[in-house]
Amino acid sequence: MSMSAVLSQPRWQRRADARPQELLEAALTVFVERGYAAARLEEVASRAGVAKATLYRYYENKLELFKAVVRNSLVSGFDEVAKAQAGEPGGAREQLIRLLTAFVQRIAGSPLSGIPKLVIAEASNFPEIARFYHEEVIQRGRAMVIGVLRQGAAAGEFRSVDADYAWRIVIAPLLLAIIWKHSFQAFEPEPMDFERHLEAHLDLLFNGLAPSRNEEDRQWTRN
Amino acid sequence: MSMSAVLSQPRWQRRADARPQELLEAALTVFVERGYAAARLEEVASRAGVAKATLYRYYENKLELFKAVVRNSLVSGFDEVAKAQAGEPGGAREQLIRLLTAFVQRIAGSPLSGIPKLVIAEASNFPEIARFYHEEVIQRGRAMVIGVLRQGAAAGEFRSVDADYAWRIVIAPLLLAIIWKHSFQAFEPEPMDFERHLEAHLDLLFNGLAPSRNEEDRQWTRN
DNA sequence: TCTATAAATGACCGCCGAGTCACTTAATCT
DNA sequence: AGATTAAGTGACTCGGCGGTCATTTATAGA
Repeated sequence: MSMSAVLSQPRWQRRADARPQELLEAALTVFVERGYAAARLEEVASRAGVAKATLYRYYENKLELFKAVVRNSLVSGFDEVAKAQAGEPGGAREQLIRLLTAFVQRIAGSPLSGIPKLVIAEASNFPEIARFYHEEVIQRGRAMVIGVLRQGAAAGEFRSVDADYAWRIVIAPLLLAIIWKHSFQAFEPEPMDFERHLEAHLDLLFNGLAPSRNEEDRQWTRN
Repeated sequence: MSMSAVLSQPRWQRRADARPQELLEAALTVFVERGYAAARLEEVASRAGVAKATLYRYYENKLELFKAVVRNSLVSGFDEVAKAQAGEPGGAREQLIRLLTAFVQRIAGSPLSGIPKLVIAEASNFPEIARFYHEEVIQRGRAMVIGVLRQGAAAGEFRSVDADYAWRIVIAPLLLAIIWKHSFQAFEPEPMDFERHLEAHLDLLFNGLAPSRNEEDRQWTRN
């Protein structure tokens, strides 16, 4: 009786349709936690509830798995932010605030933040990954920020700056937030407050961009 | 004749005083080229003209070797800059310009820039490395920047800002320059101009920090 | 010249993880 | 039910590297 109950449970199931996605999700976790070189495919497989050899039925090798993970998680997330941005117009200041806030909330504050950090970490060892990230993500972010800067300058809302270099200055604190979270947070007395970090950045940024220094313009505000 | 000439050359020499420094220099190169985990001590030793076991006479293990490398290069460099900084007083603006320029010239433009990138890359796998770097390097940088910000605010030279968070904003573009160089430079049509990058940063930064917006203050200058 | 010593070494160990393969077995088809 | 297929697996190989140790040897000093 109890014997038959035990035997009625198969040792494993065939789920060829669900395996790839489950493996990708497990792989994302492990890659983000350990980095590329230190990620063990044994761990990826076990987190997906599968043996290591099974993983090799779906992905040719470690590098192909990694590429699949990056392609699967990176592009969709970034496009969502870009699409939401296009839907809500407004002044250049509001656009920039919305853009940076969205980034902080959707990426810096989520496990997805592991991706940029991971790409940076492994870029020199795996140039094709860096190239992909540069083409698909960085170029898009660059275009968006430069667009807002030029638009603001044309409207007289911003001072005219060296946009080809300034866009990286605008992005830099966001990247730093990600890096801090993943690399140094554990060693600080209190965790970094992303909200406050972003406010400090916007405060510096807008007071630098503002063409006039009337008292009413001094404080940046969301509305 | 030729035989005795060969035999007269000892198989190796005892150079206990010179070994440590030579090993550190070789180690810096290998760590920067390969990253921490992928750096092979065999290669470090051979570059220093020595066997692997010899390396272990001078450094307890891989981690201690790495710490010694960082102390010997980055930490000592920071202390030098700090000392030079104290020697040349001036306004807070000049101090900050000198500080950031020194960083760009001494680190971003040298192989030393590989160290911060390496630490970021491997922090999660080797927390001891991150902790060490945070204590020995980041704390020094933090203190220097916050010091200048507060001094400038006290002298009325800077606007009063949230220094506990603003210091990271000041540092962020420097970190980004390093990351760019090591991760994405190869995929851009032309290499990033650190000088121009720093100018864009300082332009944004000082116009954000300046308490007044008179025409003469608008342009930041080195003198 | 001889000796003491510590600098230097080659060979080795143990562990780890990517990738492989012969085999098992769940599910499907007839 | 029996045969077929392909999903899944455990056990294995192979190469690499951090770290150790017994031994060799350069060299300073008596």
